[in-house]
Amino acid sequence: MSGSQPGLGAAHASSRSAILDLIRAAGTISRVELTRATGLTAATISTVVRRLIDDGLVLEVGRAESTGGKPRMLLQLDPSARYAIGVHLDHAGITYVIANLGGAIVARWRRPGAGSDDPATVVARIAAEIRTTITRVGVDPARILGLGVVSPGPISSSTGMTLTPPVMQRWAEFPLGAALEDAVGLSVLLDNDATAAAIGEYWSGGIATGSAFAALYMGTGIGAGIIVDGTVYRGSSSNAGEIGHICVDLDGPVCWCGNLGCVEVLAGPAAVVAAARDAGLELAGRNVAENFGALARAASRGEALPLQLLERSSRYLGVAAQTLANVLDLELVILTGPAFALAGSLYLPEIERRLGQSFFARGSHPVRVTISSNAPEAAAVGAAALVLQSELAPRQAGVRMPLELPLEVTAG
Amino acid sequence: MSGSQPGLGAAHASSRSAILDLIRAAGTISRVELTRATGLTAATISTVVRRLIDDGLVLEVGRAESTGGKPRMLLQLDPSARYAIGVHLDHAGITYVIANLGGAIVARWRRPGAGSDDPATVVARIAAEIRTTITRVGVDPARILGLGVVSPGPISSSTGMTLTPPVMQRWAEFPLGAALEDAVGLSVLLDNDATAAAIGEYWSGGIATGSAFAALYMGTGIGAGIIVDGTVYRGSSSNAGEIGHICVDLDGPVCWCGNLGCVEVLAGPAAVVAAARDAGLELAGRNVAENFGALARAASRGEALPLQLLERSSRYLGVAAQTLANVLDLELVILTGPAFALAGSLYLPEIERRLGQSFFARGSHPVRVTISSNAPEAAAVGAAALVLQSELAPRQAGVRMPLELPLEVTAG
DNA sequence: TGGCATTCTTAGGCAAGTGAACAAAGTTAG
DNA sequence: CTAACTTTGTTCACTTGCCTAAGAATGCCA
Repeated sequence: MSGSQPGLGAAHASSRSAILDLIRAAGTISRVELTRATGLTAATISTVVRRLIDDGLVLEVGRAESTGGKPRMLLQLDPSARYAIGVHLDHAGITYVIANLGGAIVARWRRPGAGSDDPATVVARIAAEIRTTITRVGVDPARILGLGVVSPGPISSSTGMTLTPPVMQRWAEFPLGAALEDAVGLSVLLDNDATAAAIGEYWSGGIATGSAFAALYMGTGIGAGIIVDGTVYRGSSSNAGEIGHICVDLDGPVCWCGNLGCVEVLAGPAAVVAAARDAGLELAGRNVAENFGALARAASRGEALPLQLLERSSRYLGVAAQTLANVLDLELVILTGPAFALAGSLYLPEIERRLGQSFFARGSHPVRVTISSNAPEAAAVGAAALVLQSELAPRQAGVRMPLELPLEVTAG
Repeated sequence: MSGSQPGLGAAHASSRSAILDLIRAAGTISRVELTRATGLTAATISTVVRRLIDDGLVLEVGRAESTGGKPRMLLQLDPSARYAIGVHLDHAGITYVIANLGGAIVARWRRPGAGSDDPATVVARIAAEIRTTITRVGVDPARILGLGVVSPGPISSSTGMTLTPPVMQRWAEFPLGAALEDAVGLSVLLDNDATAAAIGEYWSGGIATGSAFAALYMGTGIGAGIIVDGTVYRGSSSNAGEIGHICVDLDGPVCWCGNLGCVEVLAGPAAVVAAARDAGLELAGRNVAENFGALARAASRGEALPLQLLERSSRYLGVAAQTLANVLDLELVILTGPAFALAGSLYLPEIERRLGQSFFARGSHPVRVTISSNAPEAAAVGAAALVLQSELAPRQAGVRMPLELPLEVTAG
């Protein structure tokens, strides 16, 4: 980590992070409201907010209506206080995004993918790309927090490198993070597409701090990013949410993972395209994504076979979403990623229907479903949000958190 | 993963809890080891441990071998320092347990179940039962931390009452916790059977603080208690892990929950027993549990039909376990509850096989499977552990925890 | 017996958070 | 317009959790 990074003051105090996160989620919020939301005293909020303002991260923007006393002073993140760069690295294309503190996209562009080039060459290309765009867009380099890089999961937490997905064999064991850090001169964070997309939604979607939701990401593979109470759920090896390989049909076809009837092999874009070909459909696209897009458009026009194929796919994805919601007790599922960008509206009704039938939709709370507002670039936006998040809400390793309380009955 | 950073604010009094938890998990451990495990300094450990010893919770028990310097002083929880009472309330029977700080069972007994009696009557019966046994066993009442009560899930977190499972309709909306608190004079914690069983395993099984595991509980229903990094995963409405109603066959039979092909309706004890009856088997038991037990014994003897039925059931449970492990990225699954107490060894191989094929068992870590050492009373033991946990590792509400860091690359 | 390594303790200090009093800025009632 | 009240936000002295630094205790080995 180069010491030239601005950081956000000395990256200490988790209350600072918690307060920033609440301001982010609320849009605008007053100090009293922060007092109630955090459980801290007004005195603490006062001093912490003072520092945030001094650091230029937070702005005071007008007053609220009086409720019978002194009106509240409204606080807001200063969107242009810091920036983060996100890169979505995929076989087919590399998507770049510069996002500001508000999670808004300041710049966005796309270049040819990693393809079969040498990783080192690709890294050099990325570095050049980023440097020239920073100057072109005119973002103060001192305000750039870092670089987030996302690729199809899973990732290896031990080495800090992305694992080798089938289509990107050359990247196996390549020290992507370190190489980029050297080449770009920014600190680099790596993660998988689905997790990043979830964080991206958390940032740009204004999702409440306390909620439990998942971003159901369909691109090359199918995965889910899970965020609960403002915390990414990663599991024991940072591979949680890999739902592409949950079984939805014990007697289904063999998946490349070795099991039978995985969601991915039954319902993923590649499976849909293959089924269309098997049914005799002519598909002229150069890759799965293009053909899947063509099928989605055909289905939207009402063509019978494509419609039927996508309905079949959506039934399986509905099951996957429902399983996810049941296991994790979610309140929101967001459909995102390139495949849902192309065909989200075709999937939505069936997924909605199944989640409406979910176990909890009855006794307890409903499970909402939405399509991401920026599904096509969700991964890249998420990559940038990754950086914002790590700077704004750094979790300290150190002391382990204890078990949370079970339901407590306070009687008498 | 970066090491432990200094200056963590929000940890607070939780370092005491963290240390207690590490001592629990380790059995015996020295101060230096605590220093390394927590990331705190030796000085801090020293003073915190001093207070724990003064409070009578921890004992110094002998020295370790010298490694070339002063030998380590070994620390241990004082098992008889505190006690907790656990009650498993079910239609068929009420199981009581008194557990000590070590998670060991000090007393255990069983009485007729809630049946169709008036809830108030049952509460009075429970209170009397507990009072007389406390005096009979001779446990110092002042050392009893509280009462944990567990019943088949799901539970309602808003009211603090157990929801009404199909067989216990009379308990709907009954303020169980408050009533028991009044009647017994102890603070009461409520939770569902699966979650409690997981906490019970965490306590009596000596599970490491950092691990991610689930207790797969099969009793009346099928559920899972999830513990990650020492924290119960509860989801948005405390109903996480309700895997009885994930779909494993889109074209399966209708479940009472309204969906098709749920694990419970395909593979639960009631389903196995019903299938046996449909196949013409004579079953003389008075309830599902007895009949399921008879089938399990018959299968163990090698009888073809029972064996086949249980193998079928175990295939579905294998899928459920694998789904759970995939979604949550688990490293351990523990089979527990009355049904696995009866037939665990018949289920184990198939579940093990499927988890061995799991997506991560290949690239990454394996998923272990074990049968609980006290599967029959897992829920009652868990109920007691619930209390131990809440006292030893109380999570402070107040400040929300921020997002955890994604993979961080530390280069040059 | 005196180094030396390792474990644990004591002493002083910093910083986050608290409680209590107070200042600021509005509304409401006369 | 003034006085009383409400709500919001700040200042300040104090507690506490943890750190650094130094030292004490307790074993091994020459």
